[in-house]
Amino acid sequence: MAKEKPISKNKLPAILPGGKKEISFFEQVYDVARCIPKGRVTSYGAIAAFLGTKMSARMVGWAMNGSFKIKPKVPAHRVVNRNGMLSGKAHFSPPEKMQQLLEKEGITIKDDQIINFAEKFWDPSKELSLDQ
DNA sequence: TTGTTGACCTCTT
DNA sequence: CAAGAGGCCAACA
Repeated sequence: MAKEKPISKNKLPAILPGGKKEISFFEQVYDVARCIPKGRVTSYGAIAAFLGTKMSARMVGWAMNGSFKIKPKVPAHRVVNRNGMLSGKAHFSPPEKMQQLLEKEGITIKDDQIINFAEKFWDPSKELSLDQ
């Protein structure tokens, strides 16, 4: 009973069947990512830290990998690494889509790096409330 | 089934 | 100051 069943067969890493209140690490990542305001960006570590552990930053990126097949679509393009660099750009289709989306939102990017990253940075632990 | 990889981050040497 | 290794959780072979 206390054993979750992997839904890898359905290609759904985190989206559990309706009625499931147990939020997985992935779902939390998707939830936070969807809360990212337009024109803002965040980092994997920030989301990971918001979830509790900063070391799970890798999982955040991994979760983003499935953000394309989940609904609603997760703005993975607004999530970058700690350096403000579009590390996951290569995983977009096309890769330049990520930069274009960010630029369209008013974010300046140079050399796959976000300019004024500190200003565009959006901290979930500050903007987002744990009560919600 | 176990082992390795992965859009990362932080600490230690 | 720079480079290397460790660590998290989940999916894939």
